[in-house]
Amino acid sequence: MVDDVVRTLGFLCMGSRFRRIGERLQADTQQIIEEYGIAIQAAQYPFLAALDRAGPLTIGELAQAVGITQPGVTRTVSQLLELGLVDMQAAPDDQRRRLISLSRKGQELVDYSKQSVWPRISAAVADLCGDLNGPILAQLAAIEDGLAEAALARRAANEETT
Amino acid sequence: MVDDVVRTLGFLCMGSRFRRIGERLQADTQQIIEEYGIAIQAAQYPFLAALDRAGPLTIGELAQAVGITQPGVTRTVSQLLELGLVDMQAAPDDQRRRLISLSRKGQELVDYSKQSVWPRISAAVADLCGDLNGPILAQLAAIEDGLAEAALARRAANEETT
DNA sequence: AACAGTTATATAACGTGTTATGCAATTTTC
DNA sequence: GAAAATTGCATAACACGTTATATAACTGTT
Repeated sequence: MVDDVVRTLGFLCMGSRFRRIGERLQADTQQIIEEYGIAIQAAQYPFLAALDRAGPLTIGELAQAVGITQPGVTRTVSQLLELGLVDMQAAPDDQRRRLISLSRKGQELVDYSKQSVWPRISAAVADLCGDLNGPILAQLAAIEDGLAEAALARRAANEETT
Repeated sequence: MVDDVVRTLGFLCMGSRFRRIGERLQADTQQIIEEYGIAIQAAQYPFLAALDRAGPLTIGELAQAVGITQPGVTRTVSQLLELGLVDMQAAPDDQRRRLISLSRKGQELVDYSKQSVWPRISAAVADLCGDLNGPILAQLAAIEDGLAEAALARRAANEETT
């Protein structure tokens, strides 16, 4: 039995490690979603949630809200358009901007999800993570803030410069 | 300024969140690798490290070692073959198995990396994560173990069954 | 020894993120 | 007010993981 090298290497493979945990979580979440008979991808939910919380948003604002890059948003939004869950129209004052809003169908899905799937998912993930000793959410936030503040390449340069 | 919905939603979007942190870490790691003039992808390093630690491994053993699925391993191995960093040969006793080993060039790269890039990356990631309050590595391990033990869909069923 | 079942790898198609780049709409500059 | 710069979105190509399925090699049963 070969042991888990990524785990053994500790900080060296954190990228791969976070990524694979994320992928497993998304896959598992997808399974729960399907139990409810909802035809949607796990990755699309944050978009609907963002629109529900913040009202109509442009592509760029959505990118900020869900924390991915603009091309990723453009693609997912076009999928949601295809599914009829959102509407898109050019902003009246600036023809470049596209305002994305929940369609009636999208709003219904969100309302239903809020009281069924979402609590279920949250509870399952909390069961997985929350019962741990530490405040994992706070740590993730700290890591995200840290990354935003100074890229890795600019870290541990302390040893060299100071 | 729109706020970060994924963060606001807490446990609901953990999958997306882990994934995006992983992607950023990998991208940043890639940058460090390139500073050293090494022509390799961040995701390929765990493979080389595994082969260095555990000697020649089959595709299946590599999959266990780096914690991804077999098709992913097959692809990355074929890239490493292309780069001349590993060698592949059928196992003498079982023609189905492919034994992957570090080539001379691959071993040289590993030896060089061990004393240059890898410590640098570890230090940078430790600087990012390690100075936090909690033992993040232990938490990740706990999450991974938890996922392996019971899929999300089987969690929080406590409320329903007990 | 042949057939059926199992195992190891390969291949194909897809999901979800990324950069890089193009184009149209707006804003700035002279 | 026209040229240049900037901004916002779209598109293309890629990275790296997944599942589903095919194929070849081995094992076990009769």
